Amino acid sequence: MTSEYNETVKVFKSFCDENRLKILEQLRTGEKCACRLLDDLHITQPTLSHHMKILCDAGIVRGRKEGKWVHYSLNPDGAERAKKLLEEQVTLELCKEQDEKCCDK
Amino acid sequence: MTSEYNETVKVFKSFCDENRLKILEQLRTGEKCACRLLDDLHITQPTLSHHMKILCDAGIVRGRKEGKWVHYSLNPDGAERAKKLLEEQVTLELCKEQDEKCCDK
DNA sequence: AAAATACATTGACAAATTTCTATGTGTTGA
DNA sequence: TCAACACATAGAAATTTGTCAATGTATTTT
Repeated sequence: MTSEYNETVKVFKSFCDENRLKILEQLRTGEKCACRLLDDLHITQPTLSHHMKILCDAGIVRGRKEGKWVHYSLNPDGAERAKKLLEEQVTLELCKEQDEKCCDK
Repeated sequence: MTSEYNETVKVFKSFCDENRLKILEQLRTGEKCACRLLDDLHITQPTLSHHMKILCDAGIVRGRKEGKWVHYSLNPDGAERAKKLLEEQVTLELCKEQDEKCCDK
């Protein structure tokens, strides 16, 4: 049922929501706990939790549990993976055979 | 009403749908007209048109009209822009001041 | 000029996503 | 032990997105 594209979709969805972009913006200056992230967003705590799950499942962010807090940070491996996936999507494969045209006038 | 994040969201949404990824896959081997793209997708022509609009509006793909056909191809400028945007989202800003912790136990 | 072709647009519907309130779970502190 | 705190989960409502059938527009062909 899961297509080979699902992994790619999952990664890039991280960057397709304004609140998630704001979260990443916060994390770019270093590790932050959830309650700190929440301060700068106009969303409720469960909504933040939802977005953090998406970011973590995509591998872009990781959480480090410490007592009752969870400290979130950018995951360098996830960043590298995203860059490679993007490269794959937008890079011309000049070596491959070009099929014949269908619209040759 | 339009936030500063909308441009980023628009770009990455290109990569968040299985059919759009399949379209990009086709375009990686070179320019293709819409009817050719349609052959390899199990969607209708209006749906393809919808996806091509999203890809073009994001700058990832461009269309070249020639008679009654439109030939689509990857837009290298769009690819570069996407890479830069991704870099921006996932790169640590180590120079910036770290705020005080909120959860210092 | 009329018919056919290639693609875009419109409007409706279904599925997915975002958001909330309410509640659950685990940890800390009194 | 019990109350407070930090975060997760469940379920519902609203919005967005993907899809199609029907139709419109521009170009080519007959």
